Amino acid sequence: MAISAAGSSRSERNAVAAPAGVNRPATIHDIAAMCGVAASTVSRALSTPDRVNFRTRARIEAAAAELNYTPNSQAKALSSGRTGAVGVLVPDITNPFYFDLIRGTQLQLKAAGYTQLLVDTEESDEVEASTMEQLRKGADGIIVTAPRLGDDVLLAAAAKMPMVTINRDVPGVPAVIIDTPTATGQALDHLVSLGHTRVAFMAGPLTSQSSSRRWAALSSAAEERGVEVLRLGPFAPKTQSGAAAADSAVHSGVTACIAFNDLIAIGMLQRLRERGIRVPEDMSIVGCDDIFGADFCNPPLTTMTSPIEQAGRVAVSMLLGRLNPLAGGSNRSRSVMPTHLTVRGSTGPARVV
Amino acid sequence: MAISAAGSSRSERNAVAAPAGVNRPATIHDIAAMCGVAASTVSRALSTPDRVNFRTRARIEAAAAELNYTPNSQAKALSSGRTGAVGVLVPDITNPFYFDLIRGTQLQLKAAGYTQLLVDTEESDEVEASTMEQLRKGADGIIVTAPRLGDDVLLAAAAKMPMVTINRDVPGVPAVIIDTPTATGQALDHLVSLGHTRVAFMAGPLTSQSSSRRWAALSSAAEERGVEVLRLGPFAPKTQSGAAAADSAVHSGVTACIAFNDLIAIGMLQRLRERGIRVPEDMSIVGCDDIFGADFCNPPLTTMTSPIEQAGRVAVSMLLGRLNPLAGGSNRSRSVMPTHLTVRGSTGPARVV
DNA sequence: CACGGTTTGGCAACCGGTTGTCAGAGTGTG
DNA sequence: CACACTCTGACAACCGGTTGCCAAACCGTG
Repeated sequence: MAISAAGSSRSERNAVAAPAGVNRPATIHDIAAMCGVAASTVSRALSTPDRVNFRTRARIEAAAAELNYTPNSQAKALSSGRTGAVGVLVPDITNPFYFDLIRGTQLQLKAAGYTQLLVDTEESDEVEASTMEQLRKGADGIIVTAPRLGDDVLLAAAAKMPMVTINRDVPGVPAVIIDTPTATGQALDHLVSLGHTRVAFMAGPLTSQSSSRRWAALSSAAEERGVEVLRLGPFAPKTQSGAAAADSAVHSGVTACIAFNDLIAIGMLQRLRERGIRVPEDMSIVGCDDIFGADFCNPPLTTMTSPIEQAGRVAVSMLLGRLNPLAGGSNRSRSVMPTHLTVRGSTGPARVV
Repeated sequence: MAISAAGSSRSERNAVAAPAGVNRPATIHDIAAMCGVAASTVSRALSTPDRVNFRTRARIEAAAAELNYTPNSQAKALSSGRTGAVGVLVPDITNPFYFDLIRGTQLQLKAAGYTQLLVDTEESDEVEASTMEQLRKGADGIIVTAPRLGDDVLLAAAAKMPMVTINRDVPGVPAVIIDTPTATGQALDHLVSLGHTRVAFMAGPLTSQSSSRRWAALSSAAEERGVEVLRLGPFAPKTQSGAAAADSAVHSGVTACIAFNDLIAIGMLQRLRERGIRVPEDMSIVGCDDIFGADFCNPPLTTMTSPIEQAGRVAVSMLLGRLNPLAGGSNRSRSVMPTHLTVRGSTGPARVV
């Protein structure tokens, strides 16, 4: 047998390559040398255990443990084509809405042995597009949240690599949809029952599909109930926009507002307070998402609670289901997450005019 | 010349490899074939432009543009040893403190052409350790925030790969320190000037070095000023812990509290409100960090404002300075970020007993 | 004992780049 | 015109794995 020869030549090379005691990470070649087998056998022992003999595998596993071996993910990715990473694109990391989403994806990805590549696209469609192109090689799949890009671009991108969108309903592209439109109806009922007859919708960005969907749901619900709704905005989804939103709501003369999201709603609360307009006595405010802070702002915000973290997990599950079709897993290409209205202190009976 | 021969053989292989029109991403070999040069020449043209002739380079660049070439980062990493990625370890993604930090690192890394690998260690030292080991190959460097691991472990890890810590002062390990101890003195002055003589410190986790440093600063400042401070806790850095913190503060009979961080402080505000204890009339509360939400909670929180996002950027700069020593850049191994007290509504004159 | 089938392990090509080395071409000088 | 020197590009090894294919070894059976 050529065991000793192979072993010694390997260790010689090793000694020469790392003479200064710089214990560089072990490779399968080191293990192979130590066990007197070929590198390919080591590879198989670790990735296709059934392929090698029970005794050989044990020896290899022992050696691997001793050398504290960790596979080099770059090399693995290069040769196998799978990177073990999933890209997650969010428009704004500092938006609390995405915190929970990110945590959801992170947890689920880690559980499945994947790495999360988080990218903040800074609300820019260009960054979005270039990132997606870049990730095409760097990741096995991608999860994009409420992107700026058009349906056609998204569809084309989905054809090139596994993709799941969140809150973006494009036919042919797997999606997780947070069903705020339904909760919007609940919110309107809530306001109507409190005596409000004129309600404003503080719209999000024009390009936001979520905003359009909510407005559509709201206006049709309003029609059914015979109340008047008007659309104000657009407003950027940040607390700072709340000031302008509040002023425009006051000017419009409504007694209640449904904001595109909690950030705008919270900003409105601050502005209304500055102007001495009481919430909910003079004006009722409803937010959307129930983000961090919605429960402790002043007054606590009535809002539509979304299962955000869960949405992140579902998105990951859907994506992984596509990546590994064999592993079973529901192969649904669309998942709707229910939401509900959480009533807190920012809504109350309509002011008697 | 063998140009035509090489060219045709290449394109043949190419045609065979991708017959079904599956336009897989272009490689340097495709470019080489198209230009009739060797792959190595393409590599040099793109990474060491001076190394190839002006005209050849132009041809190659044109071909690369036409084929929409993007280098495969895995392959690049494998052969060059540099991954172009930096790991960022945070204990809890959903803690708003880290949002700003993450955004800071993300922005600075992207500007330098690096990718951010974000990992939530879930407040666990084991996850921290294993992640660091894993990242040793997957990243060029690592930024760890207020880790659980001991000084010795950190020092050992720092010897193995470039590392910068945030809010963790270990000799020999580059660090960005947010100087809350100084602001703690300011906070105490503020409270003392309002007539408070007994103040509680709501401590963070026992293993948190930040918490220890703050307590040390606070107790020595208290001694100088002749006021009494007591330490309560430890409390987990979450709003939920605020309830216990509030109750223990009330029980201790102090008139003012300085919390380890804003999450605890905000949780205390909620609990005190539930119990009918007025802030600041009956109890003053000071937070720490000035996170998202500190300005709109009820009442708005007096807190120590930290330049969190900036800290993230500085950490990245320090790390990159180590990775590319040639590029100049300050080679400091320790950076202290100033903080200041932001007075809002949660602090007021001491209750007259 | 011969034969077919199944394990089991090795060889070598390959993933897509980087980089050391070398040879041929081109340039300038004595 | 010969020689030294620089510029330019090709060749091939290498990074650390994966995987198709083949051959040796081993098995049981007729």
